Amino acid sequence: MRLTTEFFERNVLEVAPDLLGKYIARQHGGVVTLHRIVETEAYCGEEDLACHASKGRTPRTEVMYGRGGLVYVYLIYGMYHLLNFVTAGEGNPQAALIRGVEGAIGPGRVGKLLQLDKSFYAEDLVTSTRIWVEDKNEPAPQIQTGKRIGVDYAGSWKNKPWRFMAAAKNLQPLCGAL
DNA sequence: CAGAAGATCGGG
DNA sequence: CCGATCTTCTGC
Repeated sequence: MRLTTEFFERNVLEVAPDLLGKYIARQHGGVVTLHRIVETEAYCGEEDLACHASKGRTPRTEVMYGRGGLVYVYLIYGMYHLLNFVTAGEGNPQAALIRGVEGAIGPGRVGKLLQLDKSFYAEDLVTSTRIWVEDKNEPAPQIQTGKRIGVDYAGSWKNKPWRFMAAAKNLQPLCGAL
């Protein structure tokens, strides 16, 4: 089933790890493809110097101030569209960066695989027919954390363990046999 | 208005 | 290690 507003309107530090093991659904010409999320990062409001919203409200960061469940896409290095899901409620600029799905490890590769562009800015994951998130009700994967990538400029915020990775495979069913 | 740097990636 | 490629923000 499709994830709804309630899932996204929580603190990004809960949403980002919860996204692991969920599936990004992407529709092209009537065909829907599912991509399992395996890596995310949390960006946590104006205080977080690594978060784009630390610059305040601008045309680019505006969507982060909106409702949870909106898409925040932006172009980086002139060639990669990075995908983020806005979390928390209105006025609280948080977002979860999708760093990796199965078949595309790395935020730039995710955007390329999903064929994203600026037209996805502020797309609504709750109602869109182009992109949304599916929960297959699978057991939560084992989660590993680490420091966020590429944010060395963010002072003490660079060391926050806000990068979340799912184990390559869910070994849960095997446990009973061991 | 010019300049610099960026939540990256791939090739040499 | 560097180039690609362009948007966004900053400073003068």
